[in-house]
Amino acid sequence: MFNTRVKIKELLASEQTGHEVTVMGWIRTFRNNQFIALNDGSTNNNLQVVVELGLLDEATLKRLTTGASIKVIGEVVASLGKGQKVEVKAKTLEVLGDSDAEKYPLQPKKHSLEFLREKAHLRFRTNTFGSVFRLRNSLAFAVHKFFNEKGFVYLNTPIITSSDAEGAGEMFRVTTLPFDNPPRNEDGSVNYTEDFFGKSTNLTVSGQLEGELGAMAFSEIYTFGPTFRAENSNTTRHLAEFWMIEPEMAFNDIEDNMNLAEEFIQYLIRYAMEHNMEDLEFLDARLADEEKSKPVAERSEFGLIEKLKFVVDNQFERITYTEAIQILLDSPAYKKKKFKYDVAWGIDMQSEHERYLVEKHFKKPVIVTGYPAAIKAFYMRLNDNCEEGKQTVAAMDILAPGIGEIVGGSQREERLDKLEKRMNEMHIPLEEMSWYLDTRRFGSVPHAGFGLGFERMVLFVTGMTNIRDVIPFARTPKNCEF
RNA sequence: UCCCGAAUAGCUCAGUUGGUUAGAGCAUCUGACUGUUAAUCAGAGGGUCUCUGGUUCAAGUCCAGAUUCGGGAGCCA
Repeated sequence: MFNTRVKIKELLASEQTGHEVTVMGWIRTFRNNQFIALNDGSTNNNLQVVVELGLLDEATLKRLTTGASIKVIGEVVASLGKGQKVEVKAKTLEVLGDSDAEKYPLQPKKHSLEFLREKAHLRFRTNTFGSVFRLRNSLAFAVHKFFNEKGFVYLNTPIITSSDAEGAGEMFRVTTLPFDNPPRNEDGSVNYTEDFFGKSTNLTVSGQLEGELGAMAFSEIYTFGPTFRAENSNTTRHLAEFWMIEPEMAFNDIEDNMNLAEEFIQYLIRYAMEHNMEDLEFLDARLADEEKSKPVAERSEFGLIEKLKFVVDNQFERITYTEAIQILLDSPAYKKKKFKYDVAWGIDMQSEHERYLVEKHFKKPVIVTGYPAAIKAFYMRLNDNCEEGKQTVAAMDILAPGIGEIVGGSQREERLDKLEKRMNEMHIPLEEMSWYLDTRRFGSVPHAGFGLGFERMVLFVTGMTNIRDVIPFARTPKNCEF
């Protein structure tokens, strides 16, 4: 058997000495012709492998370069040096894979995130990205754990879909037709009946509508999968391909929905703090270092771990849209005309408004409910007893400091007549959505759900500031490497 | 898509009112040293100044366009 190695994380944690081990990993640095800092991705902490003088010939020593992979058998001993408690004194050392130091892009020095983005295939070998992607892994696992513990059914909604009625965003077309010469109808339009699926299809922009079908049978489901938006968005918080978590719960109203979303977010953060404290500490220090280079006024009040603790220990602020607008109108920022966009009941709040509420006014995550119907999707439940001309829906957005909208959700319109009326008003073809309307025709129940952008959650937990740095291989406009 | 900014060595960056042979730190290589922590010390190599066009006796430097990247906005998760 080849793999009898011990993982570096376990070896460093046990602090046991006197026994022989096999370790394998990649060389981070080789100092003094004697000390190898070895990393295997299990932790940011390197294992110091000591190569005593005379153990290796000149030629082998030359092959111990940054990035090279090695297998070492040796004794775990107490370290004489200061940086670590234990180290491995090598008895045999085998180079598994060479790494030409002149060509290997990662140098034993600090690199910019922009540079590493171009070397996305190698950036996992750095401390920052090691921590980020170990955290991403933990958070993904915690997502499943949370819903599993609550008895939700994990439902895989389709990635290729013919449903285009949701209007959540521009879609990527899926076709096998030759794009330079597609079959055409008599009127010149493309004849999709000859396409692979016999109709026009796209990559999904949301699994919600299919998720509702599941909730109408299992009571509570969630999806966790890739989502695609062909928007030409060039920001630090948008991706063309991202992962979204969408729970959908029958017999739940907007209140239950908010409670679940808040509990969910806090659960994920708590899980990360319990299982990845080392990585959080590394990112906390990294962020603190970054902050030092900023002007004092732009520095954040909290460190990363401080921020996470605060979010876990405190309830999210809950306000209605109408209250939010009033807070903005009463704000010094509004009175001093600091906002670029005007504030009035009915507006779709701009990010400057959301940031004011979250970062200046409440200084904590905020859940906003009861948005005007006119600016929200067709499936959101119309609130009863609204003031004349101020029809609202049972929608809720969770706004997080530094990220903005991290969750968007609503109680769904379960009343067939009201839903059909709304769809007609918004020119959504009822015939094509017949399968969706069946949930309201046969045993309709009050239900609710939300969508959480996984990468935005990872951004929040890691303290990274660009969404391209929290997904292994980012897909953004004009960029599809690897 | 819009606004702003940037592009010079492997990386991070200097580069004066346009003027001879474009610099530094780190990395790399060579040598020294050998209980080092991004080791240290000495030396060496390394450049189509993003691309295209223009102005000029002369362009890394000025102008126009393109490309890519970064920050912000919109759209949203």
